[in-house]
Amino acid sequence: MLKEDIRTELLEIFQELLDHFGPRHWWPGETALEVIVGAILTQNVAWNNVEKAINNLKEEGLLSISGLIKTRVEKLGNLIRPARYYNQKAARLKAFAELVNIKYEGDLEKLLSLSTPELRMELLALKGIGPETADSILLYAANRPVFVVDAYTKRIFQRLGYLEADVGYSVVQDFFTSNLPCETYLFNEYHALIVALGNRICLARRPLCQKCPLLHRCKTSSLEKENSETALGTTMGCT
DNA sequence: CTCCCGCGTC
DNA sequence: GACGCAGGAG
Repeated sequence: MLKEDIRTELLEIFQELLDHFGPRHWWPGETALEVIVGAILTQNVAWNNVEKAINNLKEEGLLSISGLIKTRVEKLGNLIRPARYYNQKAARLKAFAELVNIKYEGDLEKLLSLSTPELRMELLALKGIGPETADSILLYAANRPVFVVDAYTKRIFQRLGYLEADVGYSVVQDFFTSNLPCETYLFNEYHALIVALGNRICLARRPLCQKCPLLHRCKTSSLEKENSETALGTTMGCT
């Protein structure tokens, strides 16, 4: 497929998703720190649960660098229990706060003012912050034009026919960044729309293809027409 | 029962 | 590539 065709199609897909779902107004978080805490807590967990955990931190007045620093990891884990893997994530929150405290005088803005490559490396150096979490922070807390890749992104664009199975994070990211204008607004809204499609319609096991605004361009659904009872049907098919 | 806006470790 | 982590909503 020609590069220009891919670019056109990616923008068409964006527009169709935007028309269908409307602007997502991401990230749901009032401050940069709240976005960062949410990005760490939402790893492999439904956002609904993350909200509960963040609200617990807010009620205790601990949603701050100093609050995270002074709170023992056991208490922190107890507060963020709804976000699952709470012992690991409590340690991750503290590790992040300690980085800001030690290297940036407790001033989050100093960390966030690093260049995009420097900030990404600084985040990835922390235990518990991998590529998706780092890029979510870069895009939604620091407003950098970085395309965020998640499980939904891979699944949707594999089904649409643009990606091979089992592609790595950077391969998927390069696909988008090399075929889209490098604009923070576009990357912000695009990822948010992908998440909306991924968790409401393009489900892993039983995708709701009849409701999908991208059905007319989906390779998987047009090839798959048997019922979803078979093993193959449940993993790949659209009913 | 399934599914969640993953990461570290081996 | 597999596994541990280890809650809550539908």
